Amino acid sequence: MTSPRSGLRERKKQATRTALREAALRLALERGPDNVRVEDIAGAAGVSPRTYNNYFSSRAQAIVAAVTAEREARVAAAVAARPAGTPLAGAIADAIVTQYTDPGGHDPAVLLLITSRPDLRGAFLGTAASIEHPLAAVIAARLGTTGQDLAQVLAACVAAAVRIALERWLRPAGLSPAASGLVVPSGSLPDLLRTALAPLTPAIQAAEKAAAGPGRPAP
Amino acid sequence: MTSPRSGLRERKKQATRTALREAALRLALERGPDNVRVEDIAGAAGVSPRTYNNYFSSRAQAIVAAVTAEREARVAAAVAARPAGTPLAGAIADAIVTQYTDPGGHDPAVLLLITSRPDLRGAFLGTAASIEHPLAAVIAARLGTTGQDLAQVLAACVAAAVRIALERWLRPAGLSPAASGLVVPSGSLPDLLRTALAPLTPAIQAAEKAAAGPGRPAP
DNA sequence: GCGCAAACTTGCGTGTGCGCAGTTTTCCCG
DNA sequence: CGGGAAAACTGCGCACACGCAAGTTTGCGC
Repeated sequence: MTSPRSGLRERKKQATRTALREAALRLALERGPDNVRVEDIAGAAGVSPRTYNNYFSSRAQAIVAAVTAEREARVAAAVAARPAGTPLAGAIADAIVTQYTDPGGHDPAVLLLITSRPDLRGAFLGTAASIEHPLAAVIAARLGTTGQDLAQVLAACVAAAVRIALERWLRPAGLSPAASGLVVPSGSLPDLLRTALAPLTPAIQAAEKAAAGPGRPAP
Repeated sequence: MTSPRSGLRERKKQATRTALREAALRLALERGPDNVRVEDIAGAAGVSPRTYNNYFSSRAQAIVAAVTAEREARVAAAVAARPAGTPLAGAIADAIVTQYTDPGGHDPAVLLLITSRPDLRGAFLGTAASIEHPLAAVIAARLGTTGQDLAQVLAACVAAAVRIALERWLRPAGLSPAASGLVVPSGSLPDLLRTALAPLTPAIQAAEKAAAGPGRPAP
């Protein structure tokens, strides 16, 4: 499922993709994001600048991808790993918190880098949307054949909630006008994620109940 | 609220913005989207090409903006217009369906134009996100001071659901090579919107109850 | 092994997005 | 009514994203 075709070709592709994003992050940290051109990134990865654009559609995307990696696949896998009996809402929240809390073995200075530039901020928040499709597939598997459309909506909502949580997380660093002290400055990321995901619990529970009722699917 | 500063300056700004997007749409319909350059759009609106980019960050955005106009503000206003007693979920759904069903006095050929090019499709779906902030403000007003964060999440989810509905709406046109007849996707747009928004009802109701809870006893 | 088809890479050219600094227009208050 | 400040418009320049049409590599069946 995750690797429909495993051959030399596919491995090479993943290798260049990884090399590309690692090079992008490393150079951005070394020189600052404005002093690195796509030419440099491509050169460091050993490919042509044109090929770079076959993998990433913007510089910010490549840099951010080095941090987020294949987080979306891991979230989906973690949700799928929970036994079928456990409540879906909790499984999703746990999986997301776990995967987003994992530092991923990267320099903490990366966060400061991302929060500093608006385009990097935007690209980082955009990565939250990437969990939508994998998550939709997993939720759909839970809900059965009757809830495909429903699963898509729920996954989109989860992705949206995650994005909100990330926004709040790096808001203080983004802009710090006189509004300090009005709202809670910034909780920990796990807390922010759970707070943002909590409102969706009723919707997810209702979906589970609706799917279990009329369908009674027997695979 | 909608016009914090109403002066000559602000009116001129709106005028150029409108001229810009109308010109973009008209030229795109006349020549096809690939045969229109920003230089042409800016020229037709009577401004410099550089100024064009001060209003829209891409060509697709300008074209699509001519269709969506200030839909987000109208949705928020419609929700705010409902009396305070009415259930929030229904008010939101009604407002969205009403505003998105309104043709806006535009050529039906526009839809075919938007569905044909991927970048226009993307920009069109992106407009769904623009209802997020106005809607968050309105929902926050309903929920009171305790539910600011909650309102933001709910608004994001509503926006996400609307995007899903729009995706489904113009999905068949985007993929099927079948030249057979018109773009009649699976279901009318109002139905798709209500279907996509329905799963959120439990979450919205729970939010209403939670907001009303601390203040007064639950029924 | 062999050769063909599909997938990937690459160079080129074009239009585009946007930062920057200077000029012009609008605002506002004394 | 005048003058200074803030905001918007504009020209310039640069790097970038991406379509296109080659050339190159991988996969696969015979």
